[in-house]
Amino acid sequence: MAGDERRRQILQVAMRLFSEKGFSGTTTKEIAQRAGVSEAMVFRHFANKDELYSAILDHKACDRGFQNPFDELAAKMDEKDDFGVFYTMAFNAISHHDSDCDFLRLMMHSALENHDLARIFFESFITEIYDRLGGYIRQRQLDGVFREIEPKVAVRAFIGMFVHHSLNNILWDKEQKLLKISSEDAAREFADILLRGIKK
Amino acid sequence: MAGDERRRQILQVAMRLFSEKGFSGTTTKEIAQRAGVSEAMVFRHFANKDELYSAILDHKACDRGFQNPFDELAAKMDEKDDFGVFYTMAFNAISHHDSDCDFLRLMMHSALENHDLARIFFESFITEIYDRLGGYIRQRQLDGVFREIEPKVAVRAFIGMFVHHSLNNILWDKEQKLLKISSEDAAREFADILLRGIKK
DNA sequence: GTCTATATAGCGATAGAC
DNA sequence: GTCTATCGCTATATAGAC
Repeated sequence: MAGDERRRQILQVAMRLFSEKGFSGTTTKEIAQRAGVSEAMVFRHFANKDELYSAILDHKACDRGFQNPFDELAAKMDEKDDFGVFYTMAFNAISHHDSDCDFLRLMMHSALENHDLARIFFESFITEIYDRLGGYIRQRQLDGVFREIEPKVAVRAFIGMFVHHSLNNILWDKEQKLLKISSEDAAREFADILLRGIKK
Repeated sequence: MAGDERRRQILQVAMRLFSEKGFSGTTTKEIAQRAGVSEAMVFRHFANKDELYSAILDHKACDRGFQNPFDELAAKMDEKDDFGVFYTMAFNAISHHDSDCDFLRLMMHSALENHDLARIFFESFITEIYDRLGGYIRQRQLDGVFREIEPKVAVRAFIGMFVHHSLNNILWDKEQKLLKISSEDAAREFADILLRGIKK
């Protein structure tokens, strides 16, 4: 197998394992086994375990789905389509977590482990969301459409709804025994609750 | 030091370390060092590392603050004090997470690690919350006060608000640079948003 | 109840042949 | 590019003295 291809393959396998068991819970031996190569091969492609982990977080953090959402959001904001703004936000997040099941687990693990890359990712990405969503809410307050409330509090409440929903589906309620609902319906209901909650 | 006291002390130290670094990220050597004893002492009080971890989760899951909240909640429900019900729920949770900072980290770690005790805890505790809160919402719908909406969806949205708020404070925003707000204010705002969101 | 010393196994990482 | 063999270290856990 070509070097580049093998590298991607190891990255893929490691990603799955790290997301399942965290950094210290995953061994280089197991990564090698699942990739069907020897441990030596892992260390040929990545200087050490840390570098492999960082490469994964880096890849995940910079990957698809972290520019698009803002473009789509910006369009809805320009139209002052309140429901569209919040529905799009929630639906994109829930879909993303749903289609890339490793992502959230990986981020939670690295957040708990205080890993630098995850912290940086959260700080920049989350800050941007708060700014954009909070700014929009402030604007709509000036328009006289939303009631007086600290925008950041509303943003936190809203993000909480769909992040917690995804965490539920991934961690405790994989079979959705507690609550079975499509991503579309969930996003619609959450957007609906928030909008009624902050409208005048 | 007496056996019982030492046991509690080791448990305490281990709790802190496991909450910081998870199960596989914590070594028995470090636990012993922080407790100021030899590793042999740790294994005199706990057969192995697993048993120590289980003892902690068991202790946390069965501890204080998991009967009271329901009593207080039931009282508010009897009075049909809508705001009181949701405010109490949110405030108790946020205060608990705030005063026992290890708790949420420990639960997240063990949830990610698929630890049995944590899963059982979540299943029983979370199910009870959904039943009680969901039942109350259903009742108030019959009273004609709340609009038509699947109660479980509203519960998920609401729990999401304050759990995500606590996670933020513990994981990414310890200094509360993004959003600084008291537990009382947060609980009030969240309850307010939800109530406006589901009232007729 | 507490320690030192040690057994045993597995970890991350490297050397060197092919 | 891939392997086998192995190193040095650290992990969990135990034995036995005091």
